[in-house]
Amino acid sequence: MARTTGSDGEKTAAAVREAAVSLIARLGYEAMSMRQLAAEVGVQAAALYRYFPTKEDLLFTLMREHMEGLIEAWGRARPASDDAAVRLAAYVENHIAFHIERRHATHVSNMELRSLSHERLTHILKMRTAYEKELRAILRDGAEAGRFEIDDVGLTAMALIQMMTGVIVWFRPGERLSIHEVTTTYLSMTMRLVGVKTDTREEAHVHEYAQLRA
Amino acid sequence: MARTTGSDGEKTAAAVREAAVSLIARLGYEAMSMRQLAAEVGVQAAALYRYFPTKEDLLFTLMREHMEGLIEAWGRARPASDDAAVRLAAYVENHIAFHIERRHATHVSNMELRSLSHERLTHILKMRTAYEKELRAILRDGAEAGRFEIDDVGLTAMALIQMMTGVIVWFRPGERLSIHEVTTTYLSMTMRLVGVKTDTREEAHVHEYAQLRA
DNA sequence: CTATTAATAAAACGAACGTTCAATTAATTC
DNA sequence: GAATTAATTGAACGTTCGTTTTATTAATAG
Repeated sequence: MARTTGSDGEKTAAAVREAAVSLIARLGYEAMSMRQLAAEVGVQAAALYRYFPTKEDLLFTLMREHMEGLIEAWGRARPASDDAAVRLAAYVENHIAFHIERRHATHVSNMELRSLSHERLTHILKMRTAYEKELRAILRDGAEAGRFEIDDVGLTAMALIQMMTGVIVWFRPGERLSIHEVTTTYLSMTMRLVGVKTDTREEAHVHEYAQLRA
Repeated sequence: MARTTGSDGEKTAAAVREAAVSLIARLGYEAMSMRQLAAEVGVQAAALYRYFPTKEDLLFTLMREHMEGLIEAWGRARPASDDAAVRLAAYVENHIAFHIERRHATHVSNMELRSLSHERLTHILKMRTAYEKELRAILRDGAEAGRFEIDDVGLTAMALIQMMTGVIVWFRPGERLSIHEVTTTYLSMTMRLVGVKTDTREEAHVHEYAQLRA
């Protein structure tokens, strides 16, 4: 046999990406074989090489697209407000929503970095740094404006990122808590963590904003 | 050749553990070959099987010992105080100190769980759960005693664990911050996160305690 | 000094790996 | 409907993997 009836390059490519994210998240990149991936897609291993020249190219593509998606999502969610608390709330909500929606892809992007070549690792890390820089800017602005109480902006940013991204480790849709409940709780933990000043006029807006997006 | 001059089973076994932790942390369990590990130890691959019957046995042993060490360390560090804030401070300090001291082993224990058999995975997860349960108990006590302000004990515990363990991802000894500075900052972030009540008599003790251990 | 045990080397096993290549068939174009 | 292009198969390549077996040497015990 050769070309199969109804075969379509675009559909196969999409199926490969989807199956790869799921398999790598479950087994790990090194543990997943190209034959396993091919079987999941319903195709022979050789067919995969029509879409991705090497296994590492496949991994890199998945990671790059995930990071691009994250940065793009934040670009759309970023509010114009000059109140750091409003921007922080939006950052937290976008981050949690994005990562919960793409648990598998996040797992891959976070856990398989060591399987990239030095060059490609650098590329992915640059994207990640750019994204995290946005959070540091928010925290710095808030601290300078007296809106937050922060000891160390860099440390606080890392702590918040780890805390938020960690949601994907234990969160399972349809269990005890809804995405909305998780987000609300994480939002309030975040605000306490950065020592946001309460009882001011602006504070009401943050809560309004949170309610609005709920 | 066969047995080499000066060879010693105990020393070799220890060297294998140490090299394995380092190699698995750097390359990943699946990516590390037994031949690579043997070369690092300065021995042939077959010699490894005198100490660990399979590659997975080796991984499991490393993880189990790491978790045992963590639980044991907390057993020694756990204060008798019935003030939840004091106990929380001790938990945070012990957790960060332990994980920074064993960055590689922590990496292995957190990242390579999927390479364990179901049975062994369960065993490790039970140990982990037991350890995390201690934190939840502290948070619950503090919340019930009105010492903390917590929305959801389970969520807060996970958030704190992720935040604290995340230190190993970016912390490098000898860089901008010392272990002590990191711990101090994380301690204050933790206390704010759980909404600890300030300006009480007990609060002074927490700070005293932190200073004492610095 | 001899017998025994501990620790290793050397070689080999079958299986699985990522990848390539040639052949083959489906879809599309003219 | 013939020619071309797109998509895939099936088989094979060389390499590496975890592991086993056997032989060999160092250390130890009697």
